[in-house]
Amino acid sequence: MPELPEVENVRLGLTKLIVGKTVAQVGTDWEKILVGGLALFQTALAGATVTGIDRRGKYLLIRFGALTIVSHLRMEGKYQLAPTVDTPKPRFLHVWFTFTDGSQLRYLDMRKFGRMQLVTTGEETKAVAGLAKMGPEPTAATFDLKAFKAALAKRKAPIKSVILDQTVVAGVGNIYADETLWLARINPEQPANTLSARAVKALHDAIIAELQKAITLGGTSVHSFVDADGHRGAMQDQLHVYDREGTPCDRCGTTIVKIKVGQRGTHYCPHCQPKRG
DNA sequence: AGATGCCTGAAA
DNA sequence: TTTCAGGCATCT
Repeated sequence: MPELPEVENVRLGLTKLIVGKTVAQVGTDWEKILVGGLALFQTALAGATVTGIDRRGKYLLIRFGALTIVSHLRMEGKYQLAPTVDTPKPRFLHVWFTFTDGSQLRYLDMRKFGRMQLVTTGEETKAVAGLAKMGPEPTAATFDLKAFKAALAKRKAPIKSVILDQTVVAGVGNIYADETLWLARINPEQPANTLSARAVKALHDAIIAELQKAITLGGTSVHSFVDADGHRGAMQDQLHVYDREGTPCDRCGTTIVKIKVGQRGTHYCPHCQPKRG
């Protein structure tokens, strides 16, 4: 699914498209996506107006005043706005919000992994465990180097697995994990608690810079990601290792290899990212 | 800490 | 036919 930069671009698109619209009807053909069931959403949201869209980590927070939909796209979730309810239905359409102006917000999800949970605004962390435990946003203002260093010191798991842990830092997924480790010249299998202070700082700085760059470029579209406006990102042209096994490293020419780390496909340069004692 | 389930489609 | 896929919750 989308990682933080992609979710942020979805947020920006949705903000332009649906803020100010009022819900008339909610529908679904796969009720499991709506935590608590369709009736809850229908009852609570009929007549509610979208007041804004926020984001925390990879979660979207769709605001309806005192109510919020906490939406996670997981691997394949997408939003799009149809001008009318009669606009031809796309494949994988599973949830729809019809607005009083006749337009319709549609949620598509090929794998049906995504979830939406209705919560009282301000009580998101009480209701959603993933939000309660969420680590800092990866910005210079919020992602503290000392705290990151302390978190890594406690973990002997491979560094890649640790930066994928959303309680350590919010928003890093498989693509940006591989990319930031390449940028910081760290082997993905190196135990987190064995990184030098210099390596931790390089990784910290790379996470901040890379996610910001990806947001600016509209995100990465390697599988099917498009934002709520249907736009692809441009970040996929800036990737150095992800999905590039068998091609030469941009820094040294060594062939990029792909391995498994913590059950996830992992790409790195054996020369630039050697295992260190 | 590490594996498994959730789902479906594309590619090997 | 099997494997793999941008993620997370929920088990061992």
